[in-house]
Amino acid sequence: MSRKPTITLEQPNLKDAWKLVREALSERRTLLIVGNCWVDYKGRARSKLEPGERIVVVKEDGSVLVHRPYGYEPVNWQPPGCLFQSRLDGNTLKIRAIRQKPAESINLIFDQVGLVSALHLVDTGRFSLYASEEDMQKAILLEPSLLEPHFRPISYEKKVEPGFIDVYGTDEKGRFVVVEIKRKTAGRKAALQLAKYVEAIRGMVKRDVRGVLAAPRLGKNVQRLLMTLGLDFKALDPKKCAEILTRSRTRKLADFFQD
Amino acid sequence: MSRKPTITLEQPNLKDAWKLVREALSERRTLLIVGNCWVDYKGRARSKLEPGERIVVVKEDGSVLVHRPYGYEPVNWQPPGCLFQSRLDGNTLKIRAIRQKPAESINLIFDQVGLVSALHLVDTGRFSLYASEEDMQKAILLEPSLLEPHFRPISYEKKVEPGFIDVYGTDEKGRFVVVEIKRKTAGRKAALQLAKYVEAIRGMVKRDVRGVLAAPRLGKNVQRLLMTLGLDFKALDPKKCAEILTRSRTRKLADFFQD
DNA sequence: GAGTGGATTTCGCAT
DNA sequence: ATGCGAAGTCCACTC
Repeated sequence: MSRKPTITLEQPNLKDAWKLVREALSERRTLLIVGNCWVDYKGRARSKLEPGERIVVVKEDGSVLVHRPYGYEPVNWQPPGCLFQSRLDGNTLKIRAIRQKPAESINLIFDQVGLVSALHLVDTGRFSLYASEEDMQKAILLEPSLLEPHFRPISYEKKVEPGFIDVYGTDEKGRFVVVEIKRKTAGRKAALQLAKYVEAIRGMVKRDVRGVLAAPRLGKNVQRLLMTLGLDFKALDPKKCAEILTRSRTRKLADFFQD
Repeated sequence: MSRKPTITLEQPNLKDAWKLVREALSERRTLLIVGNCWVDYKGRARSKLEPGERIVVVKEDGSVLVHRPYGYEPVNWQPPGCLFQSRLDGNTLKIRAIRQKPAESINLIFDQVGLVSALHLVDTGRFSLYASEEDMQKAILLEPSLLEPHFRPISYEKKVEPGFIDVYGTDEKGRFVVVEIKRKTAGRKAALQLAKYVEAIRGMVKRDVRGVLAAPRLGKNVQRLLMTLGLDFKALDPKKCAEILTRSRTRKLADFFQD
């Protein structure tokens, strides 16, 4: 499945488990351990986890996760960049993960290991989260007051000279409004782009035309640029947009069973 | 290791993997899958994860974690309480986890499984996090200004009639100060306790005596009670206390290698 | 490097 | 049930 083969031991004795753990840690492999363990943490706070069967993951980047059989969150953990120690101590296998900045450490002590696996995972796949510009666009179309009171959408993805206008509509005074949406921080580029669209529309209509940059936030100098260009800014929460989409969607469970 | 035996398959074909997955899901076992997969998420937001080798954990409580070989956080997940579907679809194994409130779903699609394990973990061990009252006490002793400017500790765990005073000292005007610490929300009980200590000290000294309740926050009616009793409240951040302890501790790496 | 704000935040406590 | 604040939050981005 990978270049380096996966090595898995089922119900190993502690010594064999330790050998594999040690090897995996030194080779920076991803390590999967299922077993009975207890955990102490000292650092910003302190915690103590009494014995029980858990899943422990040590990743190649030096992060650690200790998962109980329930709950979304790890009960104990360590972020990437840890240093590791492992040793056999009497009838226990001890693993220590040390973080330096802030100074923190967790101690894992196993007295039984049900499964240990040293992996070498190849994962270059891209992850993309769509909060997204498209979703934000839909949200505004569904709920125009998101942008401003009495805003009325006329069209979206409207083609003009320099490209496509995200959302196009009118405001409470009947002026045309050109909306440029950014799902993250809006930079100078977005402001200048918007200015072009506004100019393009102004060349086509006689009514007043406003430009609104809708984004979660602005880069620091963008505020001033907007004022210079005579454009408005509307803070748009991607989370709120997503909520509106979710709410607006038909909520039947059946829908989730389609592709 | 547990009542129900662990079943583990290494490099299974998809059909065998699917059988085990299906059985584990129906029996509410904890499921561990390592394999090449891609993931789609739709709900409050949407995300797409392109193919790669990951670790997937499905817990007994219906939570799901998808972990890449790096990073502390799961790349995709689902909180407890999900409903599951699994099926073989051509040359892929599909698992769908559905959350109802908010309506969200993630689709996992495997085309290769390197390891699948159906576990039954027994974990009743208690977890305790010490932010703690003791740590907060130490923090105040190390950094008295935490409580208020010019506060000077005289003693701690001072024995008086009704019990032990957490911290005892003087304020900027030379008045005695009785400090009661709570690591969580301080309730009426804490306020009344503090009042008793203050009364006890007042019976012993001629100087003015103040009482300060130090806690992260107050229960709603406690504020008024404090005013009635003539006591002060000091909002104390457990996190800040922990930081002070961490900072004050000798920071040498070697320290972590002792027990 | 420190500080600030967001998150598919999750979680817990209070109303 | 709903809403508000904390978290060993983590993480990304700004200053």
